[in-house]
Amino acid sequence: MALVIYNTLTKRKEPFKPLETGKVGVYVCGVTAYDKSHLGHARSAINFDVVVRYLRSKGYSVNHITNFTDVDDKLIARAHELRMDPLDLSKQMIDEYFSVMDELKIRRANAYPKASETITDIIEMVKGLVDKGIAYESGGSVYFIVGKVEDYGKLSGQSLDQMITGTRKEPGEDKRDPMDFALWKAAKPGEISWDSPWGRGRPGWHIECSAMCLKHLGKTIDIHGGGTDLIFPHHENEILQSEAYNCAPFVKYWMHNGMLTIDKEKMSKSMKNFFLVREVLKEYTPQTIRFFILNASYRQPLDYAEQSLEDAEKALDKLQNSYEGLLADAERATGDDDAAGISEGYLTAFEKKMDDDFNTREAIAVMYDLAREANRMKGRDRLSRDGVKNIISVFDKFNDIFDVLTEPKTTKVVKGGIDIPDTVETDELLLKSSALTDDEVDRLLQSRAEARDSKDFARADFIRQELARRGIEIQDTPEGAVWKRK
RNA sequence: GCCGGGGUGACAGAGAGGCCAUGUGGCGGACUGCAGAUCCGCAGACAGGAGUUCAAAUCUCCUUCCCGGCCCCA
Repeated sequence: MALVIYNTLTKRKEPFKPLETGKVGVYVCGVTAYDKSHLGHARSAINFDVVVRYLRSKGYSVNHITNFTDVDDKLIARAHELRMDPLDLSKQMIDEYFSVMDELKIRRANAYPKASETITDIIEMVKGLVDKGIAYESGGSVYFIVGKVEDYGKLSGQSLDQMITGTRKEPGEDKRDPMDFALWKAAKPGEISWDSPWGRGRPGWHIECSAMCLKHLGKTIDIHGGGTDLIFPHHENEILQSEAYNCAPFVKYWMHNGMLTIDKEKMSKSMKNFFLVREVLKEYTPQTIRFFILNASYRQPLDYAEQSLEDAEKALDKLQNSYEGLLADAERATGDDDAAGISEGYLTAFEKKMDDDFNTREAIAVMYDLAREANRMKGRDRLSRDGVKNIISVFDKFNDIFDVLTEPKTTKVVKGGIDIPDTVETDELLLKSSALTDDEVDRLLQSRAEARDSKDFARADFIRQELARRGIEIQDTPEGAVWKRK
């Protein structure tokens, strides 16, 4: 089995072969830290989290770098509005970013370089480009000469001629050609700036990624990721700068995640149609959000709707139930099938789907098949303890990458009709206002079982209802009532 | 205008030449005091039109509609 990755550069799925055997350098464009993250940012983070986790599960040593843009027009403007130091604002937003992304179980990257901390490397690179004659200084700014590149537009398919004729460009500050873009911007009065050979100034947007890639991952990197909205011009320009400076191919595999949309329109700050991750987390669990994102192809747009999250919640429950059922059976199954072949088969099927350009949707479909198979065997008491454990190990492998299943809070089975509980005491328990202990729940359930045995269903239902009010969910099974805390 | 990506059953969303997607929902059945969970079965689809092929949701062409990018953006 071999992993294939869809490469935006070639518009094809290609077998994945890192430059250096066993090692993978991954750079994913991060956010501009001027505001709180919305669900679109979370989508990108979750998608690439899974990419990195899967690569690691295949034994690759992954060096994952994600940047923060903390020097930028919008950020400066926002800081000015709030009368804050721009770096304090970005610091605050970065803390906020980590806070929500940690909740979403995003594994931390190996490093999170910031533009403000990469200035020396950026200046070095800009200087190099000027020396090579592919960039020029003008009015304290430095611009990249797009016209000097002969294979322009290899990532986005844009052609220079088209763009020149197709778009009218502002004459531009000090640009010689409207197509040229800024590597270094001269500081305006009062703006955050650094000393450079061209006077006080700050980096342009695209150059930071080029500098960071070189610094952390080398001249050529294996995987560069980001949203499809960054393909042009951001990633196109990164290619120009890096390849001109390094004289080496910049990126082997370009991966782009599709946009999160609302009513088919891109979620974005400027459209004001966004949902903050923090807000969504109040309504749905991290697992539900991850499942919603991963239950779709990372390359396509995905439409956000309350209903979709509700659906994801329900759909995920099915896997969670199956998983919990297996965990509960791990020490008490009595069948004789060790399910070795079945487990192996599903694991292989799962990996095969993931190997196909991280097809999480199909991988989930495999898990549903496994869940049904497991439920069926369990229902007929066919599985041995090893069998249960073998199947659990497939779920665990899946969960190492998807991180959507949780350990059940408590799952207990209470056999009914053994002891005659003291009814008075039971009623007291039902009136108790504080949380019930496990023992108390057990006692209530025994009382309920007693009531059921004597066909006093009104009382049985009353107890169930009272438990539900306290967040305890029960299910009757042939072995007795199973309960857990919600 | 140019460059991309799409239009799949009630809904969400895979698949990319022949084989079952999957989940929710619907219908029928099993289990059950009820509920829930679970299992078995059923119905229902590939925007429209031409073409290639023994075979097309999947390839080609045309039409049409939608979305993204071309200032910032995951």
